[in-house]
Amino acid sequence: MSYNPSEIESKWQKIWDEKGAFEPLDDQQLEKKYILSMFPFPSGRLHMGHVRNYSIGDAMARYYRKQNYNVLHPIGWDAFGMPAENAAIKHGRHPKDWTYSNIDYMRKELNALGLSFSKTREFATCDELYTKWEQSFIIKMFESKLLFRESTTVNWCEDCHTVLANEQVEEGCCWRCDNEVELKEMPGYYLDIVKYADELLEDLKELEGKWPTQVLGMQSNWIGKSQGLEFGFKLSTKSQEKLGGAFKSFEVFTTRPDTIYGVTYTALAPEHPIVKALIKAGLLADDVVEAIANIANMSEIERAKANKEGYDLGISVIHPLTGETIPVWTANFVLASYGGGAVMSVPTHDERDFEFAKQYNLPLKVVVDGGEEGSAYTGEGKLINSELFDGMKNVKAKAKIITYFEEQGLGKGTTNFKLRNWGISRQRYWGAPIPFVHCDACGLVAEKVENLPIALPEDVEITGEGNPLENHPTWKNCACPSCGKDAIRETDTLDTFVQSSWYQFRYATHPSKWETTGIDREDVNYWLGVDQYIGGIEHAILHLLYARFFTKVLRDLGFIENIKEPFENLLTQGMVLMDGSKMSKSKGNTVDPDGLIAKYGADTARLFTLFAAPPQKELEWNDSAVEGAFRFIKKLYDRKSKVTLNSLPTIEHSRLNKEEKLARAKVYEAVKKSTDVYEKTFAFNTLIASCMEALNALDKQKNEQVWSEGMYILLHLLEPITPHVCAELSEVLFNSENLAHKIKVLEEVFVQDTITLGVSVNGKRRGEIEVESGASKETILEQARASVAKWLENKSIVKEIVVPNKLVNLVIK
RNA sequence: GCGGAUGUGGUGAAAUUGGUAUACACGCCAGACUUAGGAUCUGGUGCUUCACGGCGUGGAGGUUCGAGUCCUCUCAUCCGCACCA
Repeated sequence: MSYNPSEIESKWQKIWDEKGAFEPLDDQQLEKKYILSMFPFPSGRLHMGHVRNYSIGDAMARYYRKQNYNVLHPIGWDAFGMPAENAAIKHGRHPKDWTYSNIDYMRKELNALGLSFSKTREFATCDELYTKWEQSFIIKMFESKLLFRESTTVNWCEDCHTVLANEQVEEGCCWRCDNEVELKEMPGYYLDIVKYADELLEDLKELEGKWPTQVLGMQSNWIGKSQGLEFGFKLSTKSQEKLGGAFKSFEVFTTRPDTIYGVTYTALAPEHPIVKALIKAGLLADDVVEAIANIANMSEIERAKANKEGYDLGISVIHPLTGETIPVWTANFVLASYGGGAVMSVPTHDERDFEFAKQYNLPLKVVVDGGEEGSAYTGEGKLINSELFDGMKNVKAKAKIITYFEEQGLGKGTTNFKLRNWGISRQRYWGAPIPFVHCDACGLVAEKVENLPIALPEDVEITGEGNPLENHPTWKNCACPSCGKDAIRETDTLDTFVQSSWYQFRYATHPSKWETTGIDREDVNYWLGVDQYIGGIEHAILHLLYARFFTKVLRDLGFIENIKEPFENLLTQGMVLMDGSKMSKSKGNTVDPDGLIAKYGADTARLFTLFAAPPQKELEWNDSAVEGAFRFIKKLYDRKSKVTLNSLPTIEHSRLNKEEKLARAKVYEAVKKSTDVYEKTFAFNTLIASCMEALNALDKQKNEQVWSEGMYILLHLLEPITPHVCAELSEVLFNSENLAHKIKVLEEVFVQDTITLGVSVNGKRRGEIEVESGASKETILEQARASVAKWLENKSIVKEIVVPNKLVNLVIK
């Protein structure tokens, strides 16, 4: 009978379903593995990226299950988010209905791929039960002051009609819709991730060698720790008077305290309170006010692209060490949100300051030897024009000057981070409501835990205009949890990245406890950390940073213990490409997994994805290579006729002929390779190649024992990759016995009677010899010399090198 | 500018970690079986040369008996961040 994937695959999927074959066991004494692929957004259909992600994870899960590990391999749905609302706007479908029906469809698709997920632990993040516990964490964070509400300048996407976190802005545009982000002042909720910046940075060290260096680098870059000096510039008496006594000084931050004597001006961000005060008091010329307003209205990219621009504010400060009077400017390149929104400017030793100073003819003063007035010298050197620090190496002077400022009470050494607090408010409907209430009498009040979940109202109109929760006629009216008077419910919902920040703990919590607890400490202690996490590089910062942060917060709040990092090992899989570019609907270069499975079956889809490239690399789609994968499975299936023994035979290796020995060697090479691949390199492509070689070698001999052994082992090795066909053949041929235990490597099969050695002369390959496996060095050399006699004529041999089992190299002169 | 990678046949990619470069697969060529094949099987396939040979892992050096692998410099491509003081 010829290979019929659809029949075999549906048969086994049904068997696995009925047996609950992939449920983790409750016995926490067992050795465990937690294999996790990033959960999908239920967009409606799987794409090839999912197929790749889940094929990798599934191979690992199946591998460890076969090694008798207790394996947790769950799946769920990252189910809140904009697309559900967009579908509502476009097609008039309710987001909830749209989401859950997509989940139903995609669940079937996952099943058709034969993925070995636990079914009892599946959930969607929009399940009210999930929202309930998430809201309880949020309230706890509020009580612990890790969550707060404030009004500040935020990234606003007009298209999505919502605020975005810094991590969600890519080159000034919205990560989801690519619309240019505007800056806008508005209130919102924030998580104090900056408080954890140092720990998030520090713990990256523990992930070295376990996470891709690229991801570690990106995270550490994003956190952006820098150390320096923070100090105040006192405003001149005249300037203080000008400002009506409202300001005495302003703080600046510098990483170059060594250049402190080179300060010739200072610059404030256009949003700085002093600038605002000057404008309010009418102390700036109309055209300057207008220009400042223009800058403030610019988006991030516009500002980044714009030329340097600034205005003298007509006020001055006193240099803390020299007592000199220094002008204060406002400049478009000073960021409001970093280092207090003010800088000291040393044009001779900072590129930006130099450019600006040149443009506006501001004074220059060289303070590091090696510098000159014609450019900004940022290299090392001895300090000059720096009073008591003259002659000191600038690198050393940094610390000295900080100490001096501290002694004099002028300033202090500080650490600054690029990382900003995580804005978690979204002005949208399809998300978890933020469980707070605004009360005229009590202010901002957290909802009572017993009232959770605060669920979304179902009767909403989703038009794309405004916030549907705010527009809902009654939902936001409620009683204040504190005083009982009429109050208003918060209408912002949580960023969906909040849901994906703790799902790894939810899966680990036994489903029987889901009603009564959000995260079970004991279960989490057993299952976490995730032994292998697999997902796309696009989450290098976003999700992976948030989830790391959440883990630390949940630990500090006592929800989990002993866990520093959620994801022990991380594999970031490459994109699936077609004709060199990312598959996308708009380009029309997609491959539909359903169609692929219908044509070739899930096993071929899985085999191809793992064979075409190592998982970390991009995968270029190739239809005829898919055919090749299909051919291999057909061939494997066809060779079942060669198997005559239904268990692993004991073979007397020495009695075999050359081809038979070679076939066995290839088979056991694949066994060796398999451990390496599954546990270390994940280079499934090489394991599959090794299995192909083994099958090719088996084909070159006729020994029934060797065939039976070979198939027994190959089916075992390939089961995690092509589970259906392997399960089928294993059942028919070996009563599935070959899938039930680990295969031992028989070293004896690698011992050969004769060995082929390459012969090189001066490192160039000139010949080849075949010697008895136990041949002496002399014998080998004798043969080697004879084999390349031609090259040795009229030459003398200077050195002879014999590398056992590899080659001979003769060095001649 | 900063950070991280990657450069090997026509293509996707291997190389036991310093030891016979191009395994495995796709494609291509030839042949077999066929009424036919876009099915299947067999063989061939780095470049160059009539040949002996020569040349070959982005490029240039170096270490070594021996380098895709180690070192120095350099070029190209890709990704992330980017006026963070």
